[in-house]
Amino acid sequence: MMDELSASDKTRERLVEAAREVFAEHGFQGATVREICRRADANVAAVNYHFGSKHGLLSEVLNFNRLKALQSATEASDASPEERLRLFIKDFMLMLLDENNASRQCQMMARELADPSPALDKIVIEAIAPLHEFLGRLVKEVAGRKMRDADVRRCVYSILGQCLFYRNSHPVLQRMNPTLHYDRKEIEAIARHIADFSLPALRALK
Amino acid sequence: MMDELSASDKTRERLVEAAREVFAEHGFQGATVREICRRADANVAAVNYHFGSKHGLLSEVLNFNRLKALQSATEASDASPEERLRLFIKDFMLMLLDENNASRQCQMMARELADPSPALDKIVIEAIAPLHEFLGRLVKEVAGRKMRDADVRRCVYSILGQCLFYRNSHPVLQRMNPTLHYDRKEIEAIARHIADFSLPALRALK
DNA sequence: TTTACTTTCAAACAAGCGTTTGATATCTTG
DNA sequence: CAAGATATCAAACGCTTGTTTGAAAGTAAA
Repeated sequence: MMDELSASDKTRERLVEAAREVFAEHGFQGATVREICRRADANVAAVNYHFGSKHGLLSEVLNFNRLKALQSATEASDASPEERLRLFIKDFMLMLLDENNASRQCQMMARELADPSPALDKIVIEAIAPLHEFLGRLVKEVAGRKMRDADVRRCVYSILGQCLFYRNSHPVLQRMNPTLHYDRKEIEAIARHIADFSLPALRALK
Repeated sequence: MMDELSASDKTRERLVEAAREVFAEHGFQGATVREICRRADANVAAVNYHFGSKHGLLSEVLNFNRLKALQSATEASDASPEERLRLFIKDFMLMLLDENNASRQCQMMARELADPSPALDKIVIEAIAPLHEFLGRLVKEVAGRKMRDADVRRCVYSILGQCLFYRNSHPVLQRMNPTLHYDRKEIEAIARHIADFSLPALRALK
């Protein structure tokens, strides 16, 4: 009947949003319920009331709609395989490096990799495995010939590894180059580099 | 006069060795002093007595001799640039993925990247920055022509990103392929793939 | 053996953690 | 409005953390 959120729903929303921030910044272990509640302007007990536990909040926070949408968009395109790979890498990097974005799932995923929490299983099944399969199909299309599964997998790793490096190693890159800043132009240049680096390798397979 | 270690020195040694293990497994934040002392068969107070604090123990544990030795060995070789890059990637991956190795620094470095502790500055200055410079020189040699600094840097990132992916994403890869195991043959195959993937990209620059 | 110094130890400390509680406030509904 | 369900709150709980303490044990030299 009512489109507006109840007071309770608003608190839930604020908690989820704050949790996204804090989990992304400090990881699951490093994040504290108190910090999340402080940012959400809620009581310490709110997390347990609305989500049962800190873990419950985590799995509420995890959703991969944007990542899935990105794959669908790429698959729907009728561009050449090479162009689709370029497009995917660009959008993926924009998602990964967007600094003040609404979807911080990727930062959280990156954190999970380094320090898996019980939520990692869900992440792998729902987001990462499909992503790998999607990229595997794309790689095979670009290569344009039969490939051994292990080789397809390794090419996927090579592409993903390049992309994730910029996120995983951000603290280090920042220290080596303090003026480092990812604006849209920079991100697109990075994406272009990764595509330019990867495509010759895939073409060499032919 | 005496070559043997005093009782105190032995305790120090055991603490350092245990700390390497625990820091590598759980990261700095996740590791607990009690766990380290338990594995070292020492009292909880031992860490603070011998190293002042948990952070003191961390910086005692960090040394990068093996990583440095690896760079020197590569630079001393008189093989072709391409061969030297292949060699470096192989040795680097052997170091990264060696499962029961004595040098767990790399695991710790990988953890630092995801969740920087105050020791990260030391790691960057002493190990990572020199590594990037070393790889930058190698990339320029392989490319064999003038390159813009930004492009050199990105190629270094592409190579390192591929290598580090196998370590950083290990928990995920393990979940997607439970039988995954890095023996020497597998590691060498991975290294070969990374070189085969990267060299066409670098040659394409010519 | 006595003396001075170093190292170990069990115990405790203060602080922070996730979570629970029971009272209070705020809504919703009859 | 009144009654019942729902949401918020300050406070506390039980536990773990890194660190400190002061006594006990060990070591080395005179």
